[in-house]
Amino acid sequence: MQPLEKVSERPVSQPEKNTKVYVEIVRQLREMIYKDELKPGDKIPSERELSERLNAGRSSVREALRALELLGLIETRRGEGTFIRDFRGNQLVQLLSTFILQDDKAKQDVIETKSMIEVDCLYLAAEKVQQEEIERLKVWIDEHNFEDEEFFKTIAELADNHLFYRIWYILNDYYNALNLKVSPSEKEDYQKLVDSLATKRGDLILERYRMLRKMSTS
Amino acid sequence: MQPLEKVSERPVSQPEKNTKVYVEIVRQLREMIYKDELKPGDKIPSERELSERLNAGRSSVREALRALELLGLIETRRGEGTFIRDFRGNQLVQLLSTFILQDDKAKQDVIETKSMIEVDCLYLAAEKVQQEEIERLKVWIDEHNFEDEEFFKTIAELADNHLFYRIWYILNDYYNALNLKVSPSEKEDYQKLVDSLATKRGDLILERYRMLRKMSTS
DNA sequence: CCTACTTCAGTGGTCTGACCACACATATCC
DNA sequence: GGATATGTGTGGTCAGACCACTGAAGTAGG
Repeated sequence: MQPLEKVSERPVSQPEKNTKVYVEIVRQLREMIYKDELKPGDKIPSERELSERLNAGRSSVREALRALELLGLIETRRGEGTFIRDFRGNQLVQLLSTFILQDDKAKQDVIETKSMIEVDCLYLAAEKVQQEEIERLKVWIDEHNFEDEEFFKTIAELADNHLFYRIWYILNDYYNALNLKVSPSEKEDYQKLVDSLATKRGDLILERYRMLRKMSTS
Repeated sequence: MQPLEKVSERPVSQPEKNTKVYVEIVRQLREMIYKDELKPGDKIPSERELSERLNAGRSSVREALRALELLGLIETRRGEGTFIRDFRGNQLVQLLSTFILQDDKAKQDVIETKSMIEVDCLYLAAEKVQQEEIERLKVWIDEHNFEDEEFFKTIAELADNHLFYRIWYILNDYYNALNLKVSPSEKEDYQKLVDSLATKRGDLILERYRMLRKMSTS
């Protein structure tokens, strides 16, 4: 034990900022995750240890952790610990949408944006995908009954762009939260769309996408 | 009662067991806001009052409030109170991406994504913009020395889609953070690009954009 | 009467310490 | 060896104590 000196201890290491402690802790956590290269599933230090290491009260640490939990970035299991979470939309979008999206314009924006992001993902997938993967995808379409979002999730993955994937994922959650769930189209339309990827022709892909979505070809 | 509830994993039938207090408080708050028709700027009850009314500890109330604050849904002012925030925007992407975006490939993804988002914005702008605004933009190009990002910020605004605007804005921030600042192109190229908007021809816009960015026309 | 100042109640911000419920590893017992 | 107790560590929650700050009520001075 250390001698209990009562030196003037500043909360956390931060030069006289107005930033709240819990925000600072969020920042530190992000840094920690980055520096230690923590991946989804990894464990982060316990609340008590963080409280000590960051020189803050446990309640402040908890405020930060709870916020991150609600964001879906971490996961806590009583008796075990706190873990980095594999990102998923979780309740967050649900939460936000019930709070936010009464606005009709916002709703329209979601629809519009999702559609365009999907096309972007299709373009990227067309550039990057191997013929072999296209074949596999076609077989998958044939052999499974799937939701529309499963298909585009696959496309977003094939696009091999983490940012686009995240963006699409979020938009899709919004979509669902708005009760705009897309009903699956005909398998034939999916097949045609996938075929168009092989051609790597942007205009054709766009046309097939619009066909699938039954949009006008404006 | 509440037709909004979609219910995923919390059968409200037995609210005791598996629900953390702070999550329940978030739920109650949402309900309260909905029932009392609270709008941005309105004040919500103090932490102590909530703690009493909801029969929970103040720290639990705070965990809920801090989470909502980090989400940008509420705003707290010491000595004054807690207020509903004007959150028409979607800072979701912002929050998540500041946390995510760490790996090496991320840099390449940013470049790729920004480029495609810009094209999307151009398409949208082309659809929505008035001839008069195009003229004004052309004059502006002529009469000002501007940064590339100023130009595309304008385009993103003209696209009239808040989501795209946010996404572009964030990507641009990352771009700068990664020292990838785009040097302004020739005014002539901007002019040609803007001209292409008037035609509303996607292929032409894309071509002009690639010319501006000196990308191959693959 | 009207300013200018003081006071005070209310609010968020933070910390501490105390329990509880639970998970897991260890030691113990049969 | 396998089943069972036990111990330690973890998150979950609460209560209470200060602090810093705001705004309004109250007060003193002009």
